[in-house]
Amino acid sequence: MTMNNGAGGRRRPPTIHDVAREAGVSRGTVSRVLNGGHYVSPAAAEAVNAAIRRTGYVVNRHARSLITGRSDSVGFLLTEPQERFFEDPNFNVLLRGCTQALAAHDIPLLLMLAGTEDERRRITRYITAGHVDGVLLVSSHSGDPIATELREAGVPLVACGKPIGIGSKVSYVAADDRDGARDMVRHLLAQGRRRVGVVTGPLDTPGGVERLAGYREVLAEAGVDYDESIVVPGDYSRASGEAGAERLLAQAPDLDAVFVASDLMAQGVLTALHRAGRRVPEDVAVGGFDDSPAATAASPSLTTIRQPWDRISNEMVRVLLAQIGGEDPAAVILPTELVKREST
Amino acid sequence: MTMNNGAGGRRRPPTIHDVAREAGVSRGTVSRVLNGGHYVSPAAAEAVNAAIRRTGYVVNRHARSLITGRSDSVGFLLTEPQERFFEDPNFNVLLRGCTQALAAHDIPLLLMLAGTEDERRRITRYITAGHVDGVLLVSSHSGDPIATELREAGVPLVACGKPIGIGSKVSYVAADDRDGARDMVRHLLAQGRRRVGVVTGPLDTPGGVERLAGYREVLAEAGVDYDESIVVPGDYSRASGEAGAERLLAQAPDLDAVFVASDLMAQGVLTALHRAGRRVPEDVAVGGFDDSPAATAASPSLTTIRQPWDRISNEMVRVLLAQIGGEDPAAVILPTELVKREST
DNA sequence: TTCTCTACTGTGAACGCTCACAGACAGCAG
DNA sequence: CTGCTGTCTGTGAGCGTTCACAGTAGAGAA
Repeated sequence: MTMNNGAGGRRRPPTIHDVAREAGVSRGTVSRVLNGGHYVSPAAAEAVNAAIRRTGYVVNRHARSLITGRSDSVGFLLTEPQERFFEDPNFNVLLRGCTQALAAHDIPLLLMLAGTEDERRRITRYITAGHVDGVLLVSSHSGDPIATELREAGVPLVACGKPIGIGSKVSYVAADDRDGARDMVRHLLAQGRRRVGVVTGPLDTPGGVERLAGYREVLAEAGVDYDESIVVPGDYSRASGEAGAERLLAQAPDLDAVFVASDLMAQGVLTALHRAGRRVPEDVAVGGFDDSPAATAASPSLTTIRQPWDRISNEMVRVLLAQIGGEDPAAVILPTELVKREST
Repeated sequence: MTMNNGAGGRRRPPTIHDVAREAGVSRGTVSRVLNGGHYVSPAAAEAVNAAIRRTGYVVNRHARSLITGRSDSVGFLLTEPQERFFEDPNFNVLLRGCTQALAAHDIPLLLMLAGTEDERRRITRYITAGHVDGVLLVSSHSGDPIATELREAGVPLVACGKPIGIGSKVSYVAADDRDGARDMVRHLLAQGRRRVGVVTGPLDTPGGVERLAGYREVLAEAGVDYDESIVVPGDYSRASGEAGAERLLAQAPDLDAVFVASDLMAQGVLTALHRAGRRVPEDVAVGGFDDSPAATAASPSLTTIRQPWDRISNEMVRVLLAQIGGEDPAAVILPTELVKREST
């Protein structure tokens, strides 16, 4: 075990040549052992592995990339208002999950933030120049110009959430928003609620649209009339939830439940209901979406829909690697889960 | 403007050779233009730049790295309980700030999470193999074995926050915790408070130690006795703040102020005080630390100490790049700011 | 024996860049 | 004219890999 990297300055690391000499074989054989080990005799493989251990050899990825044309790294690209993402705990789970899933394949993740137009340009150049093999894209209003650009350049790309208004041929992984919404509204109806208002998400995002669609479907299937006056728009912010609840109460004093398209908004709804003197869940049941920390922190704690963020990140990585490997783009929809708490 | 990367598959990008031919000069001249442009005639430089623009040339970093030995990338290394960091909005600001500061130098950031022992080993190998030029380290209990290991391998390293129990020769950037604590306690005393309890941070972290030290200093300078019974330990969690406040009330019913070493804990303190029927700030003033969103969200909103996270990230990058450039390790301490809100 | 097939191994040539060196040319002094 | 400096330019070598190819050895078939 003579890791020849003594304390102090940085030594030149051992090369494949050193390993070959140490193991008494040629560079080619070492290279074969490194890449799968096909057509290598067991004896040679063992000698090489021992030599690698002895020398502390680590492959020089630059040299490898130079010849293979692959970079063996992927970019995690975040466009748009980054504040929103960085404040979102789910986003953090996603970033962490992707990093770990990639690490399992020994692939580093490069964090790329395209805030300004300048950054956007630099990043596009960087990516299309082949410095990453693929891109994990997180973008709020999808159909982002950068996505189109990358797709046209033939860069493997997987989006988080269904991209809207973009050609079909882009991979994405998303939670089943519609089904989650269905579960929640069914749950509310099952509790005997009949006058169920909605505070929607932004309707220019697939999530917002789908969650509303799920609500309408369940109402239809239960034979409850769809009343547009108790469907009010929100933007996922707490304030918009508060305002939305006030509008709902004004429109329908007999309101007995609210389906809110995000937990953050649901917090606002709770505040407004409390102020109006309505008890939750006795008078009005409240269902959220996301299962964010806000859901447990709220009082009463929120019944909500959990999105499988750990699975989403794993799937994004899986689909991206498959696409880098030459497979066709794919869409993956993952099931959500109803988490029952105090608010319903 | 013939960017020869048509829609569809990925073309082989233009090389320095293509640019040289296009500009009517040699590879060497193009290379010189790319790297500072010394010893290049204005005419040649112009021709090269035009050719670069025309061909859409982007340097192949792998080829460059292969020969220079630099990777022109840095790692952002997170050890330890990652949950805590990813939940911490300040950490997110830090990550974002570092990414952007590096982007300005055209240096990609590689996100590295050393959770398990396995990951730790892989990452260490990756770094010491020279795949990054330096490391930005975020670690809660500093004096991390990985830090020592990297330092011994001679890898440029900048820690966020003062490392504890590690040799002197490691760079770090930190907020002036002690001075922040001093400001807060002075502020409390200035409001006529005399019986000031503390909920400390973890005392195995420099932050926890320094904030407590600041408290003691101001007490001493104001001639107020240090009473150990109203100094209770916390771990930055909300729950520990709540428990801490209860202990304080039990020890000192005449408590008229609490200095809490984090906003999250301060939220817990507010809850406990409310339950005990103490009004804030009338009966008891509460001072937090961090200026996290929790501070504004709390009711009453928290007076707190703001740490200059944007400056911290910039400084970390600056110091790291300097160190990569050959300069000696450096310590940077940045001033904090008292943010006055409703709780005092 | 000889030929073929399979399993394995070594070797040169790239990949795209930078770096050291050498050469060219101009200006100026001796 | 020669020599020297300084600015500018081109050229070959080489960074550490992988890949294609050639070659060897042994097993089995003809």
